[in-house]
Amino acid sequence: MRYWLFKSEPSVWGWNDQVAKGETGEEWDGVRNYQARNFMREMSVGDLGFFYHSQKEKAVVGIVEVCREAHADSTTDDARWECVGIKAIKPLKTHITLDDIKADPRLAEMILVKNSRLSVQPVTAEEWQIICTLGGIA
DNA sequence: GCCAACGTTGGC
DNA sequence: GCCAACGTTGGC
Repeated sequence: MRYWLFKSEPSVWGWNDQVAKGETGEEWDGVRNYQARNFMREMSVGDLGFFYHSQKEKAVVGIVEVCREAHADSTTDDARWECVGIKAIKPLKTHITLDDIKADPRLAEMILVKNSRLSVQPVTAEEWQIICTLGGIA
């Protein structure tokens, strides 16, 4: 079991959109970055991820689960790009903002802080636990 | 809305 | 294979 973080602009695709998809989940398509794609290839069904709102809110808002492994991204003919399927599991009771993360020295090494532009990234088990605790769902 | 950081593209 | 130019992202 591994942990991940998925970033999205809520104005394009937000947590509420994800929740609306229910058990069916949604293709995490449109990723055009090799690092992000490579992480998606490492994902397994059942892996968990944080759903992060970029731009205005800048906060982890919920938990998702990988429900389909990496496969061709249907939004492009370019065979290089792949996507996974994810479904919403539950929201955080307390949203954990980027400021909260930066304020906690245990989270200072997160990719979210170090490389803010990477849209799909791994999260360590320790970071996962800390954020779940702070988020009120541990 | 601006700008810095980063990744990708394409000419050489 | 290098590097300059360009486009995009996301924090501020």
